Amino acid sequence: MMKSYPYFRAEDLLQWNINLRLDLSTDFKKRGDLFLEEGQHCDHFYYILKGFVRVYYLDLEGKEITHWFSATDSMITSPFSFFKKEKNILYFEALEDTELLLLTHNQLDAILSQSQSTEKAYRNLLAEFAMILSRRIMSIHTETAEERYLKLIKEHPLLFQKAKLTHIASFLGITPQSLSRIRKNI
Amino acid sequence: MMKSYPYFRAEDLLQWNINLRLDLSTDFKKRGDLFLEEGQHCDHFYYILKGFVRVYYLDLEGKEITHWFSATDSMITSPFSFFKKEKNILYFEALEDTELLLLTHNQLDAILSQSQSTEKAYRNLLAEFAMILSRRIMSIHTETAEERYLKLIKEHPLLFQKAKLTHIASFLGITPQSLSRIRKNI
DNA sequence: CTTCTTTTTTACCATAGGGTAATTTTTGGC
DNA sequence: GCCAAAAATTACCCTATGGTAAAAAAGAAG
Repeated sequence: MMKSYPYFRAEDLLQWNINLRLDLSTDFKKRGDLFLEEGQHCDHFYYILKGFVRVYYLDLEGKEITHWFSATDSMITSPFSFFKKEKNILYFEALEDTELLLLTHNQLDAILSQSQSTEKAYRNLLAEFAMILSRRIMSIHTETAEERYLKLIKEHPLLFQKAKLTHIASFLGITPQSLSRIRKNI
Repeated sequence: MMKSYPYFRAEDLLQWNINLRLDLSTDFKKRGDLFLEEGQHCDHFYYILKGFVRVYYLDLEGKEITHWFSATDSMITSPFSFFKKEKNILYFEALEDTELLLLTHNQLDAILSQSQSTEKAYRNLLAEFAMILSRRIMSIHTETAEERYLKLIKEHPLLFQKAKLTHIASFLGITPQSLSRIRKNI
């Protein structure tokens, strides 16, 4: 999370954009903008050229649960919607001014079928993503909320400058009150 | 989990094995056999031709935490070890007699670079895996242990014939005692 | 600077699930 | 079928975290 995938680089994408005449579009979002909402089909794989994005969804009571944070040079999409055409449940919110490169399914396919190195980078990105999610499940199953919080501060200190504690609490799977209590005890 | 990935098929692998003279090896495991242990480097991507496998690791107190179950026609590996050469922490245990097809990194690469359709299936497998993990994190963050248990029974009833309740408890992130209490209340 | 809104903290009680230990049930080997 | 070992259940008390509500602090807008 919040990690750049060093092998899937903006410059390569932009090069392929020219070579293959893909006509990739870019988009700018202001801090606070939502650029994907529940029910909207997610037509793009987004490359974050610059910025910071929070991915969240709503639980049954309508509370926002932060699922993910994505920073400059990482990629996001709503996998259920983008890959499987299922109903999208994710919201994408720019937590700071954000510059995006948009790839449609066809454009992504075009790049991946043209460039073996990009294709490998993409596979690497998917595998890396799965490993991060695996680690997160392991962390939930073996560590207390306090341990997960301390690890998050250590590994992603910048996150705390960009996201609200409420966002971080739900990302950690606890309430803001619990996070506050944990912070007090340190 | 416990899901076959319909696009990555044994027959295709076996065909490529012949066409590319890969010399893929197979292996048979008896019920109860461990075929990967912590500290052993995981040299293979395993295709389960037939059988049922539990993937687990040990927490700090040495308790087994079930991370995953894999059934016939699915694939498993220890991603940290296989992809990133990090120390392996996973154990693979055959919960019933199991027949495996073993792919080394080179063999996998050979297949993926020769066959565009297999390569797409592989990408699909990785994406699918990430989606299942995402769903699992969402489930942990929005549902009680009881709800997760009921969902598991509903979606994977066969699992309960093959795995012990202890395995299922740690897979759900609770103790066997809690699982027992939950089962009693239903 | 002041006011309004949002975020964070605090406090208090409630509860889901954990830890220990003992008991019962099931399983597997002979 | 009998016995030992493993698995599952039960019971007890304990703790981390949740829920509600209110107060305090921080941030945004005029």
